[in-house]
Amino acid sequence: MPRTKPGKQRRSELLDAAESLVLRNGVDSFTVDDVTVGAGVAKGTFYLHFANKNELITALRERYVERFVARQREAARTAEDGVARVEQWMLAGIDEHLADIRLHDLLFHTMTRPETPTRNPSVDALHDLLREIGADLVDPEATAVVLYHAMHGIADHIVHFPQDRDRMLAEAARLCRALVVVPAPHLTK
Amino acid sequence: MPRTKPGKQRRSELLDAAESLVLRNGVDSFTVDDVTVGAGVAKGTFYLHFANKNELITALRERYVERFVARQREAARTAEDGVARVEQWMLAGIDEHLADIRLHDLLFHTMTRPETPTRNPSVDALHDLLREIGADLVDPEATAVVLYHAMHGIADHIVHFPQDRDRMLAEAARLCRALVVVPAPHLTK
Amino acid sequence: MPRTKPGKQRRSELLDAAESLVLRNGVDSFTVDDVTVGAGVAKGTFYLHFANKNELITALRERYVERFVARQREAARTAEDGVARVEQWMLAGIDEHLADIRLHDLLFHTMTRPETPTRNPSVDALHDLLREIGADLVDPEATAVVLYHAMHGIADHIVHFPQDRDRMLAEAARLCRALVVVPAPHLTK
Amino acid sequence: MPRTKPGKQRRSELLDAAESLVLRNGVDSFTVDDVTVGAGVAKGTFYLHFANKNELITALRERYVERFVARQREAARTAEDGVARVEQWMLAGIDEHLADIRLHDLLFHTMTRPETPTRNPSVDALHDLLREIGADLVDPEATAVVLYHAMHGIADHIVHFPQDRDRMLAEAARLCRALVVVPAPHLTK
DNA sequence: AATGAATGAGGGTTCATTCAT
DNA sequence: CATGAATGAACCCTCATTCAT
Repeated sequence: MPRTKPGKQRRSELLDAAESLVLRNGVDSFTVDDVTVGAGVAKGTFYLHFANKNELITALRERYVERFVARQREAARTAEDGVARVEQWMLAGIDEHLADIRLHDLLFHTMTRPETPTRNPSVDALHDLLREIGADLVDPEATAVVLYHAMHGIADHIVHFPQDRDRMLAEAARLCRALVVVPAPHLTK
Repeated sequence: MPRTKPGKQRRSELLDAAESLVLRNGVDSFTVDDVTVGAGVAKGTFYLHFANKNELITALRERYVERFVARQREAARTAEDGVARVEQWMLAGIDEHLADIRLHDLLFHTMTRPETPTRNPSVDALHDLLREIGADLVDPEATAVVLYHAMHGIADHIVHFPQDRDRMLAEAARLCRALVVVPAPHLTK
Repeated sequence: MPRTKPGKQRRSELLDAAESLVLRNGVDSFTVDDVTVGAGVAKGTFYLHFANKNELITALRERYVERFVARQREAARTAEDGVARVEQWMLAGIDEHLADIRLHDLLFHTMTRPETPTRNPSVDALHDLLREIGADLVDPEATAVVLYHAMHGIADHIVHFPQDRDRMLAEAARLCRALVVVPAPHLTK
Repeated sequence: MPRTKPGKQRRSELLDAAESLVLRNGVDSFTVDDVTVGAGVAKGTFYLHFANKNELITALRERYVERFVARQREAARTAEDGVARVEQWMLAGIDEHLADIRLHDLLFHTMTRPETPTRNPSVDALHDLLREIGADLVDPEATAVVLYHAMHGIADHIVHFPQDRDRMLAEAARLCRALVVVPAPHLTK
């Protein structure tokens, strides 16, 4: 029976094992051994794919961002027009990514701040969306920041208190309508 | 010269040393030795004040929450009435606690979720405030959650991009006015 | 029962244990664990006295040189005058340091050449001796080099072939007489 | 293009790669991987030619001795008669083998003493030479030992202090004349 | 003959915790 | 109260060796 697998797959399996460990105990409390046991390989195999434990964590972060942005784009595509589209984006965002948001926090809030601040791709995407729908906002970027963090906080709250889910989603919708003003087409004529 | 100090002070100095280490490198990358060196005591002294390293971190979290809530209350007292009061609360909150928010994230986002979800005292305080000013809200708790996380996110954004400060504060004010509806006193008669 | 010992002693015991391991298997094939077991302490104790394994080896070399030079001086003191003194120095040197020469090779011949070549203290001491006895030599330093290495080689040979001991010592004496010319005092009048 | 080569050549290339690694860092700090990379083959190929890493080192030593003795013989052939011949042998030896002596030390001084002491082929060759030229020595073998180690030491010294080269060669010549007595042919008649 | 992914025992180092002073 | 030498479990990483292709 062949033990070897394509490099990409092995690497991916190691990342999967690591990710599930991070979700269980955080970024700093798993061992390389845990990862290799989880992936069903020997310890040495780990080092065929990652130079060291730190590079694994970096790779985990990179994979997270790639995945997240991809899903955001997907959600945006199915949404409708105007404020409703932002609303949809937010509701879908909360709904879809509840699990990932937990992973997000575990992966990114432990980071020591990078010396050069990096943009938040989700905020940027939302900013784009606000412009696309022609929202009449004094500072669309600032609004995007607020909406993003509100979404994040709501998802976080729901993780802690699942029973509040419906109320929180309603508030999310109200927030969108309250904050995002789109001039009615017939009025602007 | 006597080396002994009152227990409370020693404990506090140890917490101070630990806190500054957390701010520098996160919760997981300091050693008990770092703490005692920072506090200028011998290693063994640590264990006269904390049962183990974990209790130190817990104590750090407790101290943080106590401090934070105290400051929030102080800020609320100086504020005016109605929506303006919430606005003030938010602006003051962002302004005052920028530094602490970093500590907050470092201390709390690495936690493994407690099995019994704990309430967020800041959200509760805001909830109280909303009721005090007689805001006419369908779900004041949900609004408190949104406002709290928006505040948190705005502060976080400012930490990364200080140049956005004024714009973000303006958006924070707009958020309060958009979300919190207080019936004019003369209309409710 | 107290486990603690003065730092110097512990360090010395660790060096002793390491030295005996080097004599058994060479510089590169002992483990830190071997050393601590040999010294009767826990593994961690090693790192209270040496920053890492490499520093131990360096310390071993330093200790060797200190000891060796001290013994050389002692041997020189007991010797007589003129060529006989060099002869004595050589014979005593071979005799006394047979064991150490093995340690010497094990410690120093594995070194990667230091970028700044270091003088050989033994050669220097012999050079001094040649000058003291007023030897009439074209190049006393070169003679010191030759004599030192001959001595070293002879000791090395005896370690391999103990049965050749007497013959080799005789040759050593002959070498001294052949190489070191001291003008007879009455001829220089 | 076929990747296969005759066994002898592959083996030789692996030895070459290993030798250059030894010269750079000593016998104990290269890996099998270093060797195969150096030889431009895959890791597994190593084990087609050597049972294990130790056998490689042994092979390196054997190859060294073979080469060295061959060169010694060559040098002896070009030399003249009598003491001059020994002198020539020594000078040529120092001159030619400066580089190899470094390899020699790296290869042989790290060895754990073999239980059955092995003869030094160079000393034996010199012993033969002394007999050939009819030197009148009490103990030609002992003289060979002394001369060999003096030569070795002189070469070693020159490696460290190249500026001493000429002086050391002069001393080498003086050593030969002082130690090796060859009866004048016409006196023995 | 050649490959290189996979293995896993082993070694260096860290660090939370203990305890005799 | 305070000390700090000592402990030893645990972890990251290396590398000689194997084996299915």
